[in-house]
Amino acid sequence: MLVLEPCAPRWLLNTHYMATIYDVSVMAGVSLATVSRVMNNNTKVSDKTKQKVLDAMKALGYRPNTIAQSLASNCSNSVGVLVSQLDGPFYGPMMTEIETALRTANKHVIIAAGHSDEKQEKEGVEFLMSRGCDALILDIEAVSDDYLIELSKGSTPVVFINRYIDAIKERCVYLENEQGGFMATEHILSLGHKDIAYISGPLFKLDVRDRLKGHKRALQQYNIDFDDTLCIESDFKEAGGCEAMERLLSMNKTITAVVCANDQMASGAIAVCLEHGIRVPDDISFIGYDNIPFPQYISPKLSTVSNPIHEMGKMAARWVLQEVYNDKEVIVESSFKPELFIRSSSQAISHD
Amino acid sequence: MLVLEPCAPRWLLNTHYMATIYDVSVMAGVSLATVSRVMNNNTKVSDKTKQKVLDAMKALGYRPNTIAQSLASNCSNSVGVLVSQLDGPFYGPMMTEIETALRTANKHVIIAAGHSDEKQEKEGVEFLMSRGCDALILDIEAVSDDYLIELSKGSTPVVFINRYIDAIKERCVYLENEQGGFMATEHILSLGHKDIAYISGPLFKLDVRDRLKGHKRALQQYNIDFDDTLCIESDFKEAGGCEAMERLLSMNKTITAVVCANDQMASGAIAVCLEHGIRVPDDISFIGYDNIPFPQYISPKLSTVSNPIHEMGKMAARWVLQEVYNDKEVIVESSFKPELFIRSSSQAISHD
DNA sequence: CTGTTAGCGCTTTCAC
DNA sequence: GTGAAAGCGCTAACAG
Repeated sequence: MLVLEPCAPRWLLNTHYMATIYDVSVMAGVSLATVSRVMNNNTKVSDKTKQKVLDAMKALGYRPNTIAQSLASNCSNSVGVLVSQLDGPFYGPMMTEIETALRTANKHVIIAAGHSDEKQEKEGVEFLMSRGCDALILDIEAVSDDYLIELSKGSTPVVFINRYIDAIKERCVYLENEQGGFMATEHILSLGHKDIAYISGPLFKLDVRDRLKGHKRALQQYNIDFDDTLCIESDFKEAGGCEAMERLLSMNKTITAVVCANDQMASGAIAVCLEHGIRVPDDISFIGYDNIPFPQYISPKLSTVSNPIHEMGKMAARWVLQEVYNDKEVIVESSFKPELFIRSSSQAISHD
Repeated sequence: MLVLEPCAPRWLLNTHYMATIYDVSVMAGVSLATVSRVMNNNTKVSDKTKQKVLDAMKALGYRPNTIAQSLASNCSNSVGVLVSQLDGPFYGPMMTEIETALRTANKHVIIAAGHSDEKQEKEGVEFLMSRGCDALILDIEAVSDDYLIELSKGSTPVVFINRYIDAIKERCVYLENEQGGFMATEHILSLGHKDIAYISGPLFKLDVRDRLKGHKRALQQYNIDFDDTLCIESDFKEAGGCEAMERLLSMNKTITAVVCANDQMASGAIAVCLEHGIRVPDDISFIGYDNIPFPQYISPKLSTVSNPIHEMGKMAARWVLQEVYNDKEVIVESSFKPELFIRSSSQAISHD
């Protein structure tokens, strides 16, 4: 654990000498402290002195050594991001926003993946902490609420994406999944459907249970019984959606609409229907969840409910900027509302 | 540029005191140097002493301060990864491999995005260098070959993904795009198609030109003239594919197959056809490029040519491990061969 | 406004 | 084998 790999001493490869604050101070004829001051411009330095220093910096091609800055200031200017998966349609858009927000503030982001596994998620946290991150942005699901509550008492500020824990709600950036689940099913119901199947994600995840809860609430509101046999737990992936749809089809029950807990499973399920000669949406209507880009460009275009994961990434980054780096300008919102996108995979039930 | 934001002193928030090497040395009754030695186990330390140190470390919950290690050793144990886009179907899988390979070796990855813009790409490089990265992995496209050649002469080792530059080919990890382009079109031609359209990516990119070159070579081999009007330059995105297909359709020319320079455009193009009532592959066959996951799960399943971007990410990480961190165990390969995946979007031409 | 000085936590000669 | 001591490059009191 503590053993380090050998590592090529960089100076061996160095072709350019890296000027230090000392070189600058000598060239400018001032003290080290003054050079430091103009870099950090937190104390007043006379314009003349400042200019001398700036000139010397330019002449020497001076670049501050961020490692030394970190050690001296006890602030690494880095924030760790730990997510479940680095691939898939979510991480990218979220990361884009985080990176942009943070780099603008001259912070850098260190990443790690938890692979939805408790041990790996904890290791990821440890890893990022030992790397001296000033703050952590976590989008993980396998660790317990208690672990995260404990974590947030530690010295490193932490913010959570896609997770709501009441005891630390001020650190949570999340989507109102129950409401989204309700909206999706409500849309289907408003179209006159009554025989509705549901393809769920892994039920150990809170967001999955919330979406399902919303689904049931909508059903109830339309006085339709929830049919447990028509509810399949799957894995959020395309192939899982295929499988689930095959099972649904093999039951030989009447189904006029399928509500899916995410777009990937919906896409798989639709593909299966089309292969079976079942028309979408003429025979079966579909609605997904998440509004990922891809299914907007297949035929039929997938109706869905939005999951503004990129916005949530941006918010988490802002939270860090505000809480850790004392940036006053940012506005932080924690709760996000889903939005319905009606496209062509869902239509009013036909009575032939 | 040199100005830093203010930053919360971490000790203000500290609830737990962080043990240092000094505390360990006192507790173990040895010197600082000895503690350092057992951490790095590069010098012999007697088993008894080592055990005392290890015990003290455990008792104190000691974690090395990586920042201090970096400053003292002039090695940050971090590698910078600069890519064009953080979102999209490529970055994720590539990143997964890089992160896994590097974290196993206890290195961390710092990321940045270049957004296919020369200025931003250069800034990204600067940013990562100033962050003290031991090495850089670059998957960028807007900067010139000369810039990269110059860069690779610098003190920070650099490796390039998805780019072939002859002068520095030992630092390039790339796909044989011409060959892939050839294979895609060859497959279509072998199916008897003669009226073939081509939807290309942005021609300023080398890989795009190579794919097109392969396309033309295949055509030539089958003695079919390349019809320039049937070749549309697009943007590698789904919507771009839609647009290109609309244009193709509006020409009212006979087209029995469309070769697309990537899967995203192919998906968009197929969706357009289906909306127009054109059957795929019965009326028009399609083949894509890249073999991204999603189009494998839509109907019809997309035939394509593989782009093992994740493998290339892994290789780049290994290159770094080998060249920078002196890891001898790894094997580095630089050139990757595309593979044909025949699915259901392409079929033999029908003569009715 | 500017200089002096003491660290930040760790690595690494150089002696013993 | 082990310890003493000199930095790594920078920040941040404290004086003046």
